[in-house]
Amino acid sequence: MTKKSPSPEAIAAWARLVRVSRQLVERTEDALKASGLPPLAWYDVLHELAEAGEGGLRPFELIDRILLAQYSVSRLLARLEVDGLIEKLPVSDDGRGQTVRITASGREMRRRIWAIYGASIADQIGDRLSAQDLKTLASLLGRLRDPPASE
Amino acid sequence: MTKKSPSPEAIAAWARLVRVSRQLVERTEDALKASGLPPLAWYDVLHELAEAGEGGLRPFELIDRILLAQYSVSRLLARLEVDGLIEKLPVSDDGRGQTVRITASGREMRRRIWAIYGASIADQIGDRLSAQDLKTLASLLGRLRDPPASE
DNA sequence: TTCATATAAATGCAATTGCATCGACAAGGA
DNA sequence: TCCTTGTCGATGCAATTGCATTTATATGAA
Repeated sequence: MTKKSPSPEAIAAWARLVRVSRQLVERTEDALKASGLPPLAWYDVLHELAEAGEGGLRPFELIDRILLAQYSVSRLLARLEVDGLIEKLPVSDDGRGQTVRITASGREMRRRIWAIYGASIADQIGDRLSAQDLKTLASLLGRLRDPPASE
Repeated sequence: MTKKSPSPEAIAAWARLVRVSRQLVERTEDALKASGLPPLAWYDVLHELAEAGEGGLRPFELIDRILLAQYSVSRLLARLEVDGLIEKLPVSDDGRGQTVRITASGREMRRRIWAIYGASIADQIGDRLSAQDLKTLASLLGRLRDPPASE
């Protein structure tokens, strides 16, 4: 096991990355709260389910797409169901599981959240960097994805 | 009140930013947990206090430096004190407040956390981008800081 | 079949967080 | 001095989270 020391540039980039992303998310959450809307996590689920279409998704598929623990997804879906934003259907070929589908209210809620969320992205990112810089940023970040499980 | 729509580039950059930073932090937290060490938030406090030197810091100064709510800092400090990593001193010219100072154990703990934290930064950031790219990344992120409180 | 193991999803319980408020002191005007 | 308002930090309580485990079903080997 080798202990490594990060370069000053790496430390600086890390600090900025963590701090900035926290601020961006926090501001967005605040904006949603101020509008009486649910948190971003709800949007993520509604978004994935909307993308998935009529077939819906199994909870475990949702877990891979949004980065949440199994129990978090389980509870999140329970709340979304109580609010009528999704529906759970038994799945024929696997008695353990279920399929989750977005409802009409769910689509409507997704739209309402996006009005705020999208504006927040535009304010905080879109208006501050050129399209070219945004591409550069996304590309650099892309190289940090999916670190191969270290040792 | 104007509702804006973000460009596709902005959406892509946002998604990457949020997702990547979450993954990086999560992996680091996991590494700390695996080593039986406390969470990153503890490091942040110990780091600030170490920087501050013998004079220590008032809790409200800490609040500005690390991005945490007042009650979070209050409780975090209480835990750090129980573990003997910091000490709270009454402050002479303000009977309401206190000064928080890092202890020797606190410095030791900071060192131990950094062994893991630093390695995680090197693994996840330092080894993946050149010094030049790291500077570019930090610079782009820098332009996203401190959004002027929107309307 | 039968049994051992694996996977899907939910949940009991303890720990943590967020919200609102409180208690204590400070600051400044009347 | 007295009173109002503001700031510092802590905390009661409800909601949420994390961990470990449970329940239910599937899968595959013997």
